[in-house]
Amino acid sequence: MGLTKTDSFTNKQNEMAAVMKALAHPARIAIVEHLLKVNNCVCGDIVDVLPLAQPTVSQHLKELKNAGIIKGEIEGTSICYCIDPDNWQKFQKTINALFSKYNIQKAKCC
Amino acid sequence: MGLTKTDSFTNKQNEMAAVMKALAHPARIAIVEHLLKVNNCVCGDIVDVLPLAQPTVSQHLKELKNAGIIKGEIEGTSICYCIDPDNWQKFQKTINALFSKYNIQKAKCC
DNA sequence: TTCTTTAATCGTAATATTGCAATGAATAAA
DNA sequence: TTTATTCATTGCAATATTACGATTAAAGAA
Repeated sequence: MGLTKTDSFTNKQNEMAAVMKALAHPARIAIVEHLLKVNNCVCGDIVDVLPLAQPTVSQHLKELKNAGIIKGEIEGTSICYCIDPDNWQKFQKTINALFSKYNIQKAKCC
Repeated sequence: MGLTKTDSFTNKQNEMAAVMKALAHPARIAIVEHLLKVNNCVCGDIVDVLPLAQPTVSQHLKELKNAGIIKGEIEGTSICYCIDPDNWQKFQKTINALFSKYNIQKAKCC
């Protein structure tokens, strides 16, 4: 069906999956990495850095924005994108909470 | 096109995206959480825990296995799945490397 | 052997994603 | 005003994902 049964899972599980999904594409990883590297806000030259057409990049930016990972502000004729500080730290904690649940001592695997 | 231009990105970016993609579904998050909770290996009762039909769960397990997140061993008539210890720690480091790149002091956002 | 159990695979339908050319909206420059 | 510039949106084609019924394969029990 191509339609996820979100109703059947908890909010946390759906939120976690949503963040992962937003980062589940090399172009979006590349965008985030670039924004992290430039550190202060950067405008639409993200398009120049990526090997994709402008509409495609715009689409990826939209998905990252919808997920709350980045935010953008109008600056004259161009738009300034940057990592959303609060959400970035929140997501880091969420993901770390999952990964750190692993107890390598107790976990006697097959 | 629905076809990701993987060639245009680095191996690291593609690998990172692949791990994220494997966890980009609430059912797969739920599977991982369950395996983390049970700690030692657990067999096909994952199907009982999830609100999905057996073939669907099997499909999700396959994707997690392909991504290297879990591994399975035949145990009589049933199969025992568990988190892959080495990869789990590797993925944690990879993701942490991305998230910790953020310098909240330097990052003067819009 | 036959029957049961467990889980993968096949086949299919519905929906989502990816990518881009073309277009549109908004501001700046001439 | 007209013309660029910058970026979002639209519309479309190609491919991927999600879900499940039906079937299959493998191992154990009867």
